[in-house]
Amino acid sequence: MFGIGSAKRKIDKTSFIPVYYQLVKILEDEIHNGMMPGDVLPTEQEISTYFGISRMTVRRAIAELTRAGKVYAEKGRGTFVAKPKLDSLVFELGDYYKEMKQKGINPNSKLLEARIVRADDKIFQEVGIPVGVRCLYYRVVHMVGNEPLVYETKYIVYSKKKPLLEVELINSSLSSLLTNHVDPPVRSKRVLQVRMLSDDEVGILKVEPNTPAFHVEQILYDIENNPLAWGTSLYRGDRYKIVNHTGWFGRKSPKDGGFNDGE
Amino acid sequence: MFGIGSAKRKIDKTSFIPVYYQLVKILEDEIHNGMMPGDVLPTEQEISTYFGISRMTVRRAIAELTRAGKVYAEKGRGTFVAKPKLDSLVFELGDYYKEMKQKGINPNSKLLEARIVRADDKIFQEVGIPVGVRCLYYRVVHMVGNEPLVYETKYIVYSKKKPLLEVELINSSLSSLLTNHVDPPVRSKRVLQVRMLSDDEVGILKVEPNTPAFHVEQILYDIENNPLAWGTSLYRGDRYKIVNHTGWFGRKSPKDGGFNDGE
DNA sequence: CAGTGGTCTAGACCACTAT
DNA sequence: TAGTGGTCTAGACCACTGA
Repeated sequence: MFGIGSAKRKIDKTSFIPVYYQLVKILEDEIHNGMMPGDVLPTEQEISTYFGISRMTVRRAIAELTRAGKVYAEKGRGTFVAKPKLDSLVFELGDYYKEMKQKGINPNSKLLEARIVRADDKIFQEVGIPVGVRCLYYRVVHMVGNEPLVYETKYIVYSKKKPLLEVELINSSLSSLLTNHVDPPVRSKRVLQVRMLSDDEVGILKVEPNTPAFHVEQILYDIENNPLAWGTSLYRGDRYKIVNHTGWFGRKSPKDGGFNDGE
Repeated sequence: MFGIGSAKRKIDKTSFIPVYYQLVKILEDEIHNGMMPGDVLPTEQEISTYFGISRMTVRRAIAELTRAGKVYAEKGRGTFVAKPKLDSLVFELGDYYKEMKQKGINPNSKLLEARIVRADDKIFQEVGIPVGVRCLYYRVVHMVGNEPLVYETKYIVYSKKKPLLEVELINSSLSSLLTNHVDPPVRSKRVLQVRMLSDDEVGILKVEPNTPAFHVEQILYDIENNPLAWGTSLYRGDRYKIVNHTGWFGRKSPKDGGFNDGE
């Protein structure tokens, strides 16, 4: 029923690996090695009887492949091999600390300033925090060794909860700082832009003048759509790039996306 | 069994809307309106008998919610409401034409140059196309009205297929230009960086000197991992930003990601 | 131990497609 | 009309959790 590599692989029903998952891997192999986009897969009935498993289990395997974008099904016609979607570009970016931990780099961060301020008109215009509301305002710079990489400025709407520790401010994302608030954040808006650094920022990040940077802005909202926090992060443009892989991969599949340092 | 809004909603088995989907919507409502992260859902058995449907159907609904990140299940314990993941940032970016069509903008593009070249040492170093291989080289600028927004430079490994039309070069992504090749692309690598524009680029995009830009590089590979094409796109930094929403949304959920123009 | 989610089965009916 | 995928059922056994 299958092409070249068909006879080799069977399903082991006594294995601790679920049957549907074994089937996913078998079908992936067939797709990547013997088939072309547009080719039709065997019908669910055929696969079911061929491997001696139930049709529902076959459907589960095919559902996984569908979600992964490897195949698509058409009612009344059949299931077909999909073209790899090479134009959809998904850049994934966690918070700074997660990124560094993923790379096994030990970051080294400094709290430059932290104080209570009252929201002014500018903040209201930009974020929607009403004028006069008390906010915790702080600035952090993240370094690897002696090299500053990221500079962050954040506002958190003040609440009477237990005070935040310096170590929390330094190595926690805005949303994790806020999860214990009375009204925790449930929605986040982020904007990625590119811009030139100001003179102050050039000094803090210790870069040449006229260095561009990634500017990531985040606003967190509670369930009532009230803004709870506002942060901006500046990533040195000379040291950061975002890499993304899509498509089919033979044996090993590169991880998707991620914010990678310049090297 | 459910909280506030429980009694109101029943499942209509005669509806043309699948039962599992009706259940997804009911559970979503419960989660968003009456529950908090960490709360436990009724067991699959309870939901199954409560609505008079099979457990497999309940499981399908819960599987959808799990994939959407709204709940998570723990074997032997139960199913719980998840915290919205506010730190995972996914920037989505299609090709230029898709982006424009999504916005209903009629783009207006010019082919600046198109000719056959031979890969030189620099291209080999950067992309891996062997020195001497014949490539189609072309440059395009995309405008809205009279304003240039994107400038693209592309190399496609030459093949004996039917020649590409100018209109194809202008409004097709690299991967769609290549899908009919003998060995179509199955893998794509993209890198997003920020950099300053060169003098040439400043002239082409008609921006002020010292304007930063998004620099997106794409390399397409065939199944044998041979590079098939190489493109770089420059998006004006003063006109582009990438917006991303995550979390829970009450009635209407903003679309994820997207490359939006500066306004 | 009882209760939970995870997997799997062997049917069934349906809407849709192609001939 | 025959064949396809889409949905749904009413069971079953398992591994795991927590009391």
